[in-house]
Amino acid sequence: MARDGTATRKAIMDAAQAVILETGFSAASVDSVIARAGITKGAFFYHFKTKADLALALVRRDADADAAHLETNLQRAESLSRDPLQQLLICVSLYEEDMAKLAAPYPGCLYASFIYESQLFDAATLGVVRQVFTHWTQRIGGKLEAVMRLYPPRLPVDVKTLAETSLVLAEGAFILSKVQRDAGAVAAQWRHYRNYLELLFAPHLPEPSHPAADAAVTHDKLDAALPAQ
Amino acid sequence: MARDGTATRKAIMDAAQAVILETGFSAASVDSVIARAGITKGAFFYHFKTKADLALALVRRDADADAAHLETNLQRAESLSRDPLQQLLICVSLYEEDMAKLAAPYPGCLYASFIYESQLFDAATLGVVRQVFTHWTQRIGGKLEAVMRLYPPRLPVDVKTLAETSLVLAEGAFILSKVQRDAGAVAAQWRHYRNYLELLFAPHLPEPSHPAADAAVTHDKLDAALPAQ
DNA sequence: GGTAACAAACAGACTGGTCGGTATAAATAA
DNA sequence: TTATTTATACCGACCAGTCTGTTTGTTACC
Repeated sequence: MARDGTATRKAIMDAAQAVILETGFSAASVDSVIARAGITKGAFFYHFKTKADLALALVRRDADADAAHLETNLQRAESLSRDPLQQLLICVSLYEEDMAKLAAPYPGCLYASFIYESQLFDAATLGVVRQVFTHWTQRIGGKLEAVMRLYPPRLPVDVKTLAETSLVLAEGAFILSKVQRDAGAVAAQWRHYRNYLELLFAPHLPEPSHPAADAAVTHDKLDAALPAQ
Repeated sequence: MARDGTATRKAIMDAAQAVILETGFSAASVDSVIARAGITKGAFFYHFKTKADLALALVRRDADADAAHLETNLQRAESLSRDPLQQLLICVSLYEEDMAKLAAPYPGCLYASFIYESQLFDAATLGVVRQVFTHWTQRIGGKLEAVMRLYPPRLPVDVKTLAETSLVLAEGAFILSKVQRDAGAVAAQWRHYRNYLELLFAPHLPEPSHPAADAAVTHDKLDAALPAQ
């Protein structure tokens, strides 16, 4: 090859990702992307056949990165403990740490951005998003099943949706962090997920020393029944 | 007034909301909106000065509806129990029921849609989104504080982020339901929020009868320490 | 008839995408 | 070593179509 185009290609993708997370895919015009990347239209359409082709490349790159990230954190957790519950809690804490590092450009997720413009994308691009989600859910869900074999949950829970909760909290926290312009929101929600798992499965919990508990329990007995759940 | 335009105005807003949730705001062209609403461009720009004006009207309408919805569910919960914890749990369950009713057009949230195109909107429109979020957080947070005065949490939690978790789960669940094309995902995540609150605050929990607990605890002791949390 | 509610044609800016041409570097040939 | 070919990497003007918004005109109701 004559010159190395990989740097240009990466510059285009980085610029595109930034613009897309600010304005969405439609409003991220090719002109705005090339302006940000500091290249020209010719270079853009040399590297990407169409704008849709760029979308597919972007979502694939993120999918690969996220899968690798998950594997890294899971392996680290597995090397730190032999107990499945501890592994899962550690893994969640690792994500909490990773998210705490995120800074100023309030974090966002390409998957969410694309999903809220889903009619604009072809089946292949949306399929990548679905794959990432199912892969994540199955990976966490597998760990959860190992946990449940050792520790019966304090409340009946569905493994699949409980695994999905981690995804859901992450996606929701990205939105919250953008609304509040506070990158710390993501880490805070991971911590709540860790709490939830601990409360569900940890064999020994501190019985809270509740001062007004008796009164509260009395209330409880006085109250009308809960609506059918 | 000569003719009643409120029906047309509502038709425009309904059509716009539907198109926006499918394609995003940029791609929701005025032409596509008026086609869906069955009217013409003249009618559109009679009712809305600009497209941005429509965005503001839409987000305001949703904000009002959501605030009213929250007030309805809170009041129902307060009428069903005198205990703050029960009120909160009931309120969450009411939302779970409401979300279970949602059907085919996989639910979505205008706030999230707008936030992922935030550069396209003026401060007023984004301000409405922020207001909804802070109002929701404060309303739930207030209840949570009442709960915490009666029931010490089993794990140390931050009231603000715990209140935000409800918002975060809702927003994240919308995304998940769109990815999976399963409207039931939203209700499932509300249920987990209820579980979390119950495990955190409920004075009496079933101590799980864990068969392999001893072995697990032994593992626990063998394991390397958790990374600094 | 006066005004609110709409229709339809139009304008100008911007869109994704094309295309002829250029620059650079490696491979080949003299 | 040097000249020539060849393929990759990139440029920027341009096209057809779409975008929001305007303008002018028509309809329906008090």
